[in-house]
Amino acid sequence: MLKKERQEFILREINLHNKVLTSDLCEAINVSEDTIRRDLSELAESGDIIKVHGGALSKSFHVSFQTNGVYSHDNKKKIAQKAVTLIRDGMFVLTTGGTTILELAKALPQHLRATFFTGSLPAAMEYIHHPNIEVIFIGDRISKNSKITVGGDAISKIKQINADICFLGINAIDAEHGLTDNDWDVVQVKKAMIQSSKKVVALTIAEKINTQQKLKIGDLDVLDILITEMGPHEKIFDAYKAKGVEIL
Amino acid sequence: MLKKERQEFILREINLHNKVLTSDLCEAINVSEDTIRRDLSELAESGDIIKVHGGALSKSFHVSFQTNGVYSHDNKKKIAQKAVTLIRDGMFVLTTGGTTILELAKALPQHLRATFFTGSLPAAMEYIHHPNIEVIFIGDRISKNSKITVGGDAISKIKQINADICFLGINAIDAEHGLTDNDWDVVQVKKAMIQSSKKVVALTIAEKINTQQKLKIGDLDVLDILITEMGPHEKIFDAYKAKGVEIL
DNA sequence: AGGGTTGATGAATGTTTTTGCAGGAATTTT
DNA sequence: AAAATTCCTGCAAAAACATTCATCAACCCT
Repeated sequence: MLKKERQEFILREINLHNKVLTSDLCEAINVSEDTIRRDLSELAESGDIIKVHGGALSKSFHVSFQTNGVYSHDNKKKIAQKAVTLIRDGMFVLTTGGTTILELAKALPQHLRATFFTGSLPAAMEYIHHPNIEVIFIGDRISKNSKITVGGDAISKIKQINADICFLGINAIDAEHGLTDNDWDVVQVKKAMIQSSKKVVALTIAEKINTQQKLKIGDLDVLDILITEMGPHEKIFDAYKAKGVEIL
Repeated sequence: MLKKERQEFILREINLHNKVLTSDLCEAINVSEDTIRRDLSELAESGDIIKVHGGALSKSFHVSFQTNGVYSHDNKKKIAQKAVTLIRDGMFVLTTGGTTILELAKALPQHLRATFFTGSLPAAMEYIHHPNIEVIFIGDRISKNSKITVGGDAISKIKQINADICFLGINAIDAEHGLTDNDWDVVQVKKAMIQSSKKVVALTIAEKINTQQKLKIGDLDVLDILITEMGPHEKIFDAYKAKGVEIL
C-alpha cells in the first residue's frame, strides 16, 4: 500500500470515528507502528488532524470550548429570548438559578412590570437591575455549589407563593426518567417551586436532552413547556410531546 | 480511551452540569480515581475548571466581585482588617450591606469557621466564596438602591436570630444624634439587627464621623465598637468614648 | 549499465508518557 | 474523637514515542 493511499485511509477513518488508535491502524493496514506514527505526524503537521498520545483526533472533535466564560452562551441567549415571551405584565414569576436563567434575566424587556421570586443570588443580582421588576428573595441557608437558598425555611416560604409561572433551569431531562438533578437540597427546592406554580417551564440547552442524573425532581407530567435553542419540530422532541409537554 | 478524549468528556460533563464528582467520572469512564484526579488537575492548571475536594466545578459559575474603583477603597480595607479580628470560630455574625462590609467579607481568613446572616446580595456573594463559612440569607423584598432585603418578613426573621456580633456599615454617625440613615426600610432592618445581637460594631470611613442624616437608627449607647481607618486615639473620638463606645 | 542519490520502511535503542497501586497525609463526615 | 473519603507522593510497569541506523527499492545521471 502506498504512502498516500495509507494516509487517505487514515483520514477517512478519523472523520468516520472522530478518533483513531495507532495500534488499530497498524493492525488494519499491516505496517509498523513507526510508519503510522510518521503518517500521523505528517497529517498533523499539515493541520488535518490532531495528534495525541496513542493516536489522533478529528479536528472537528476539538471544537474549542469556553467561548467567553459561559458554556454554550449563544444557545442560552436564544432560549432566553423564547422564554421572555411567556411573561406578561403583572405576573408573579418564580425562578431557580443557573446560567440559563441568568440569560433570561438579562433578556427581560425594560418595560416589563412583574414580580420575581427567586432564591438564586446571581439571578437576583440581575433582576434588580431592571427598573420595573420587583424582586422577592427567598431566604435560608445558601448552598455554595449552586448559589441558591436551600432548606426547610426556603421551602415553606415557596409553598406560600402562588405563582403564575415558574422557570426551571434544569440539569438533565429524559423522557423516561423525567427531570433529574444531582443535589438533594436543590431538588427539594425545585419540587416546591413546581408545586407553587400554575405553569412550569423548563429551560435547557439541547445537549442536556435525554440525559439523566442521580436524583429525581419529577416526571414529565409536571412540566408544561420545554424550551431549548432548537426548533420545536425536531424529532428528538417526539417522546416529550407524546407525554403532553409543549415544545417552544 | 485516549487521554485527550477523556478530558474533553470531563469538560463537557462539567459545563453541562456545573459540577462533577471524581467517583462518578471514574465509574463512567472506567479508569482509576488517580487518573481522573490527574486529569482534573491538568484541566484546572490550564484554567478550564475549578478543582475542589471530591471533584470539580464549572468556571463560569465562580465569579467574584470587583471592588477596585470603590470610593476610599484603601481605607475600607484597613477597616476590614481591624474588624475581622473581632470574629472568632463558631460565632454567629449578622451583617448589613455596603462597600465596607464587602471588604470585610474579602478580608475574612480562610480558616475561619462561622455562620453569617445577611440580607445583602453582594455581601452574600462574597461570603459564599469562603470555604468554612455558612451563609444564611434573610429573604424578603429586595431594595434596589441598597441591594439588601427589606420588609416585615425580613425583620421578623432577624428577630429570631440571636447573634454574637453585628457589623453595621453605616452612613452617618454623630455624637449627639447617634446613628442615622436615609432609607426608611433600611433603617428598620438595621434596628432589628441591633436588637438581635449581643455586640454591635459600626464600620465607617472617618469622613462620615460627625455627620447626620434624616432618619434615626439609634443612639450611641446601642453601639459597642466603632471602627474607622484612623487610630483610636484621635481627638475626634473623645465624644464617642465619653458615651461608652470603644474605638478600634 | 552502473554508481550515486533519494525516500520509504522497519528494526534497535533509549526516553517519555501514561497509568495504577501502595502508603501515609489531609480532609470531610459521623 | 473516630471512621471514612479523598488526596498526594513516589514508584514501577507497560505503552507509546523519538532517534538513529540499516535496508531496499525507485529514480536519476552520466
